[in-house]
Amino acid sequence: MLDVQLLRARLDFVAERLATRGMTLDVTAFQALEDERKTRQTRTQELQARRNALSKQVGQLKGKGEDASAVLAEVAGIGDELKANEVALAELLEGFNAFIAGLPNLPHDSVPVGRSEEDNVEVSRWGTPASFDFEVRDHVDIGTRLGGLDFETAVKISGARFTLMKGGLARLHRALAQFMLNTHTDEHGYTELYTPYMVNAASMYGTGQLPKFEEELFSVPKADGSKFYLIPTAEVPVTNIVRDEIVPLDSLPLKFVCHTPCFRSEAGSYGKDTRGMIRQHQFDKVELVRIEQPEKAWDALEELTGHAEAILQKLELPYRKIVLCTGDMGFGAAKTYDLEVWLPAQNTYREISSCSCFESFQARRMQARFKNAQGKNEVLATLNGSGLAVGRTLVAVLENYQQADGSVRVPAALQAYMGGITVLQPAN
RNA sequence: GGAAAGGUGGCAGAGUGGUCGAAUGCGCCGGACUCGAAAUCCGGUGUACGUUUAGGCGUACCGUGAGUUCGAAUCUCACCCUUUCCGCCA
Repeated sequence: MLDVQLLRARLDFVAERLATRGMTLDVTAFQALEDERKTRQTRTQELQARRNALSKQVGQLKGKGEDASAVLAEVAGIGDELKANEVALAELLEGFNAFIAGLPNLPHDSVPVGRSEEDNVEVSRWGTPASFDFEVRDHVDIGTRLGGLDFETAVKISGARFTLMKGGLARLHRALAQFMLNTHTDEHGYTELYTPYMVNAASMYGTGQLPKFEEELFSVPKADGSKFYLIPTAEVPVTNIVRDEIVPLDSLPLKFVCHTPCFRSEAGSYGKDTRGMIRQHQFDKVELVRIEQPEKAWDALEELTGHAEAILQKLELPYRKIVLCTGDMGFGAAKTYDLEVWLPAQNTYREISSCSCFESFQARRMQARFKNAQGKNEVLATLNGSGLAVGRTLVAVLENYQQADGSVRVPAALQAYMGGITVLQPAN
């Protein structure tokens, strides 16, 4: 969430920055709410201080065996007003906090202003899309002919937006994840993690999925009436490692890589990407997460994005890097780069990684702090990015490495993970 | 799943209704002593929020929530979690 102090001190500035995201902040309403909060809180604390002082007197008098009835009478007179103020303040603060928790992050100055994905800006391209001297097939056709992709059975087992992979294809999928993990740990210095796939509401709140985006999550009810949420990305369990922590300066930065399944309801995307495994309820992703000092966060975003790009380069998959405009960014992001991989069958670039800097937006909600050089507690900065989405990378490999006879070459970087298989051959 | 014990500051650990935000020890920071270090001694050392030009002042927090009371770490209720033993289990 945003810094309350910033809201109080520079309300107009905040409103202006939020406006670039297409978000109207009702400055007058906020100011009114804030004024009321201030009066109410001051009054409540005054009354509490008075009550505490008088109660202390009662103790002293009784200790000396003196009569305390006069003081008791006075403190009794405070009771009703105090109670009323406490209740009113609690309600007010609840509303106030809910309001602030509902505000998205402010975009960084370098983020292009725009309304939708139409206004995103391409930063760079890498690689040249191959030209095929035959009619390219999409990954569904390729995978089916390889006998490795079976959507019909997945539908029988679960329903739409699930995939069943078999044989060499399942292995290729596993190889991709292994390759990504090894690269990030061995070459980029990230620490590998294994985390829970179901988390509590506090964790979802910490990274910003709650309270606003509950409908995008799957959940599992518990006997006590609460629920577990299935993680929509490893960002959630990994970033929440530092929730309510004060980490020492010399342990920073924390660089984590984590391979997990991700579960998304995809509510609101009905009819979108219904064919194939582009948009699934369950998909694997290798996620990079960094916990940084705020002043190093922006360099870290460039570096992290580079680490995700390295995977695409090693796989020799053409891609482009774009910067999301203000209107297309996620709720908590201050800046986001998307990496889009070339998909020949769609004749276009499709998102395969999203790398974001959240500044202190998530850390503030999570009370994730570090001891700075002056020994003061300071809120951390968090970043994350896909490195990469495994399912979509598989799609990209199938489509970019396809051959006229329906076979698919195994990228050189993956061959060591494939037990010597260099080509996936179609089934008969 | 059954039984028992227990959740207090960075850690250990006192505290069973009133100057308790909390003894003491350890750790950490500063200082003294020392050529330097160790030992010793002295002082300091939680978090969040509000308010204040400043120094400060105030409020809340002893697992969580509710309750009793003028006053709760301490009493009551509910819940959560941890540990140990037993059972079951990949």
